[in-house]
Amino acid sequence: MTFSEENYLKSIYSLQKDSPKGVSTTILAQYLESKPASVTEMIKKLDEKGLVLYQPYQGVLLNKNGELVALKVIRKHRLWETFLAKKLDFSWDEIHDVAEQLEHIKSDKLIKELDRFLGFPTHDPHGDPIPDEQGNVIKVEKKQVSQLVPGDTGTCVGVNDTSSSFLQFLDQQQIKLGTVIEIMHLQDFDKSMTVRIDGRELLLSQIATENIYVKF
Amino acid sequence: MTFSEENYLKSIYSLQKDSPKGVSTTILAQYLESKPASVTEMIKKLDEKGLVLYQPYQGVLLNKNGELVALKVIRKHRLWETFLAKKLDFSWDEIHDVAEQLEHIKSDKLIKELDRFLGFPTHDPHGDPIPDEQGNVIKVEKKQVSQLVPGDTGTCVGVNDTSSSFLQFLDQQQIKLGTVIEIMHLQDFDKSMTVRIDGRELLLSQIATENIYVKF
DNA sequence: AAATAAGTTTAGGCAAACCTAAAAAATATA
DNA sequence: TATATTTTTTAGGTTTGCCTAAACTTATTT
Repeated sequence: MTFSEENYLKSIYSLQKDSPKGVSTTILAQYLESKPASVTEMIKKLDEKGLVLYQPYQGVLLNKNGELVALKVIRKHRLWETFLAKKLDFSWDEIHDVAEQLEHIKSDKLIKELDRFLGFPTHDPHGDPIPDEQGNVIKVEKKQVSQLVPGDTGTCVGVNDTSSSFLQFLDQQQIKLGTVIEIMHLQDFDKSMTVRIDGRELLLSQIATENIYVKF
Repeated sequence: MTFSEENYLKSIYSLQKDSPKGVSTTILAQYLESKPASVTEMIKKLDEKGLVLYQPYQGVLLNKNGELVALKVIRKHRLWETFLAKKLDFSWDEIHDVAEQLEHIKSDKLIKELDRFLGFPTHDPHGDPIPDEQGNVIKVEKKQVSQLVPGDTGTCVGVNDTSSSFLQFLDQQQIKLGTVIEIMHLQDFDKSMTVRIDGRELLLSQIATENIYVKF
């Protein structure tokens, strides 16, 4: 299993939730910052290896095998993220690039010991659940802030966009996991929201409210 | 800088101590489990990049630039080894393969924070000094056990062979860093030595005594 | 239903890093 | 010194993963 193959499987895993009939080569290429032609090549290879279901022109989906591999990579990624945040004082936005590299290290012992060393965490620093060794994932009940209405209150449990610009924005606004967000007002014309956080009032754009998850 | 380039520089660094006039392509190929022809290609590339001095048929040596890069890789390798041994309970022989992968992770912040997290260690679990950020290495006064004579006593500060079979042997014999070794007797015909360790008497072959370093 | 647009695949190339086999240079030996 | 041996390099090939441009499907308009 090469780095590149692992990245493809991980990406398909993320994207197939929104495209349950098949992830298109264009979408996948965009996500991987690659080109559709390159994607076609790779998914043909993954199909031959028995990791994905691929029908020409119909997109690609993981099969059981591929999903298991993807979940193992995701497990490693999230354990490393936890390590970086909890032990090495990385901030939200600095974590991702390094975890992206660390997730490809091959050693069962390493990941088992890291898990133990971190105290068997169930969620990573972005609030996403860490799959167990068998690939089981805990489902979290969560809503986008944009789905709340004035008067509602939620506790931040994760984000969708993990780009460093968005995470930096959250850092600046002191929004992190566990932060309580109360909806004050919905601006009708642009769907922006006035919210209260730790007593401060704050305006969040629609883009922002769609990318913050809360439980309630 | 690719993984492969980093491995070449690191290998040349190790080998040029024993071949100060130039490391031959055959030696380097052997060390890297590769072929002389592949080595020639790569060192030509490293020469063009200004990292090594290469004279056809005369072998290769690092220049200042290449040495600095090599030392940075070695620094990362040894810090990761320390992490695996001290935090993840890896045994002597399990460490190497994983550190070999981790040393190529690219992130200045990562290595700085790891160093801090480990308490700025000066030596790795094999007793080798960890270069600092500027590439300075502490020289250690050390002798092979084979150089001692009956009556001498030394404290284990490192090993030469880092193959897992040798490290497993040391684990079995409970020889580790700091272990005090007293020479009892030298067997003349095969240069094996009877030594005392923690009260136990033990026979070490010449191969073994040449691969254990002690300070005295 | 035909024409156009959008998305996908195929074809042909490129760079990195490896390989084997043949040629060339350096070294050792008679 | 001439010959044989060993070492090194060159030449040509392979695989992986990427690319662009052209050909082909599928979807959308008119």
